[in-house]
Amino acid sequence: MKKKKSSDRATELEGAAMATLAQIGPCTPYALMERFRSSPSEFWSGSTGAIYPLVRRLAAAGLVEARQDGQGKRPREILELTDAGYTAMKTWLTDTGAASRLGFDPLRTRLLFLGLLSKAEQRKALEALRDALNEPIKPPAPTTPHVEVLHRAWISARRAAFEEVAAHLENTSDA
Amino acid sequence: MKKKKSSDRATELEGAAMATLAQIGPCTPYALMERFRSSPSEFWSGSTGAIYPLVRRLAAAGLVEARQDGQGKRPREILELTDAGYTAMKTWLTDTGAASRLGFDPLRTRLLFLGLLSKAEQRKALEALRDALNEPIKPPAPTTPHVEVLHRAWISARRAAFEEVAAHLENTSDA
DNA sequence: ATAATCATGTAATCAGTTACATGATTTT
DNA sequence: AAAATCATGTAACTGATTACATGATTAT
Repeated sequence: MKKKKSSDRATELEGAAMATLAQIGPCTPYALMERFRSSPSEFWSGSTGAIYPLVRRLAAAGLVEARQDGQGKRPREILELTDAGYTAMKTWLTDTGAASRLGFDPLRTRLLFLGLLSKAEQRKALEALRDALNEPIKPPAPTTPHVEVLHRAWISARRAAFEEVAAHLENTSDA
Repeated sequence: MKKKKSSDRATELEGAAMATLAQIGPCTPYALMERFRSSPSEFWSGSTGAIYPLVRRLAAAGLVEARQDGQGKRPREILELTDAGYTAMKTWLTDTGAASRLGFDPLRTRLLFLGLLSKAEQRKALEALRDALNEPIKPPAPTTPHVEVLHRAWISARRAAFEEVAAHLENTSDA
């Protein structure tokens, strides 16, 4: 009931966790963790050291309810989003300011500095990157059409940005 | 001289810091920090609490040389990339595996869960996002043409991915 | 029976954040 | 003279990481 945190914005992982809970319904922390593990985004490892403390944080803030489901001998915790959690999730989800911020992309970071290489090295690096970016995308798990559309769109957007920058690098007389 | 770290891969911030050093030449930690602060990527805050420890880490690993430049009374440290640092930076820069990994993008994370909203809410959210994404990009600092090309390319790639996903959401009968 | 998977967690560590703290130099 | 900027750092905290540790249940 302590809403100490409800004024603070949810972090990205918290938001994503709450949204996942809303999506798949009540589940164990373990199931939540597996979701993160198999998600196409490789940014979060979905480690126990991240998930279990996260769940406790959300529970302490009254955003999820954790009820013990001790059928049989095995302890098992079922998580469910509370009303406050649903509200917080929606706030997170529709936070346009947060959404429009540029995140972090290792490709972008490197493209920024590619000019440090000699023209020959640049060509080699660009070729290697192109190969890596064109590699067939692994289907990460049983996904929905929507997830696949998003994933494909993102991959091809990155490729497009890459090609634009590559073209610019190629027809620029050396720095 | 201790190369304890040379086998470990450089983190993204370490790589970016070394690359920045290579780009602008010897400078103070403060100048390095200002670079991060004014960079168009908003992922790193470029705080003193990040930069000064980082610099010490790199110095301890023999990747940068920090020489005291006590002209006058004010203590001032000049950082310079060592040969080992240059090599490490190149290794980081041409690490195709790292570069091709998807990073983290708050827009992508949210697009993943937009299906949780009602159709009406979705339309509203998409409109708000579109507005935010179409907002004129602030010129973040005196940049080079290359930085601007990259920035523009990235922004429009994100917009393209967004529109693709938005179109898919719009002509999908509700979930 | 054995192996895989489900399920829970903790400990040490790491790399960042914000806020605090100080003071010199340069510009207005 | 005052304000802005240059310049250095520390402290408390946060939220991740990997590795460790345990044990029940289910599938082969």
